[in-house]
Amino acid sequence: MKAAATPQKRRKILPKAQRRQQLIEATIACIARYGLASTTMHMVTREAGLSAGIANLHFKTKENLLRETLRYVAEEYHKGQIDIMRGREADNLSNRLTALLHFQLGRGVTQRQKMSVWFAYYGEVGARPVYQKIVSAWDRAAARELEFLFASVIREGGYTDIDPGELAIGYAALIDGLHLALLVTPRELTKQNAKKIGRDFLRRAFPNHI
Amino acid sequence: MKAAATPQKRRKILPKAQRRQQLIEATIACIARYGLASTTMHMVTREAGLSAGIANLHFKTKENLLRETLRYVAEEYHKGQIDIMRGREADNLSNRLTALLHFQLGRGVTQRQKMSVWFAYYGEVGARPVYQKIVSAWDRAAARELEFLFASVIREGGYTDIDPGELAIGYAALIDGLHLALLVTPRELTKQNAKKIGRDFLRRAFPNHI
DNA sequence: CGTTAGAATGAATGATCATTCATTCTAGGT
DNA sequence: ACCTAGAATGAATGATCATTCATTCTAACG
Repeated sequence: MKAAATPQKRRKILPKAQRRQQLIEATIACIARYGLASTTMHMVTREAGLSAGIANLHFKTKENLLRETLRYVAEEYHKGQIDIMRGREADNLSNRLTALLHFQLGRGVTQRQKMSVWFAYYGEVGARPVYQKIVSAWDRAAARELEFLFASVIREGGYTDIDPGELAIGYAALIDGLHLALLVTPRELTKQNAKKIGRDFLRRAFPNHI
Repeated sequence: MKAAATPQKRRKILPKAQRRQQLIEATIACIARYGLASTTMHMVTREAGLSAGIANLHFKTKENLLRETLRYVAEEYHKGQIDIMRGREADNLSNRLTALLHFQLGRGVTQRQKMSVWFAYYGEVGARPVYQKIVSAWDRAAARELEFLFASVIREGGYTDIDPGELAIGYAALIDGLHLALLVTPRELTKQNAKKIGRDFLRRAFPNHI
């Protein structure tokens, strides 16, 4: 008697772009679960439900796969922010600040999986100039946008003694630090609380807006 | 003719504790230079100028070595903070706040090497519960101390509407975020500027003290 | 329906690494 | 000066991995 027949998955052929996307998502899942250091090509392809050589076929090397995955994650996060800061949904500056905060500390971004991947790459930035370049390019873009938004708020509120560039760096640092706290000491900090802390920061800077 | 005789380093025997210390420092150097992911036992022992098997002799496994290294780094950083917060050198609360800020963003802590190691471990926290436990234990201790310090400042300054616990989390997050920015986008942020941003945060919360 | 370009597979290869342990050497005790 | 416990060495081992490529299979097209 044969062992219960495995359904013998039929081989499926997809457009290159779609396979690449699928592999990148599998990579994210593996990094979150096992860490960047111990994620192997086999783990990634197994997670994607595909055969061993497929990731090399589409990305040539592991190095490439990891780089593209970082690009994807960085773009997703920073584009989300930038879209809100430029967004037309909230023409009111106060609302725009609030929307930004809710995005940065909201369900989508603060998933454990997302934050794990994010910091896994940050952790290697010190040793891998390529990662640094990818991340810092997006960081700069978001920082400029945030500075512009803060400058508008300062003008509108007639606040004095505030440098929008410095405040933007401080706010961005606060958000990153809160993500880290949510990842490392989740028992000490709820997402609700993190939002309140972010909001308090903005309120102290822009009391007439928040 | 023989090749220029290598000085043939004489084998040196040291107390266990001293060797362990030496190996931990070599590990830190390697993690900063090559990243946590690609640091090998051979790199560590070569960095220490010792033979291949020595790290296993003293730490049994690589896993152990990395754990002890994290313990060392975490203790160094958090103890430094805690000492200042409890310290007698600055009986004046304002001075104590300033001293803390200068420690957290000063030469010792913001060396690229130190920050690299720090975030390399943070990056693995999502996947390795052991690291999370080590880091979060120290984090909690420092957070309590900071909350206590802030509570004193609030009492002394008669500030209303500030929760010392929340402010402590916010401040700690800001500092972590600034470290990250110094590591990832050093071109956009000088240490001087980081200190000013930290100081501004404290000034907005405690205007009578800073 | 038959052909075929090229997508997907997975066993095989070779490189890299952590770990072991038989051997060598050191330094403190006698 | 000699002995010896145990610290240090480094070649050898076996495990793990990234990568390759001969082969198999799919689906678009004539």
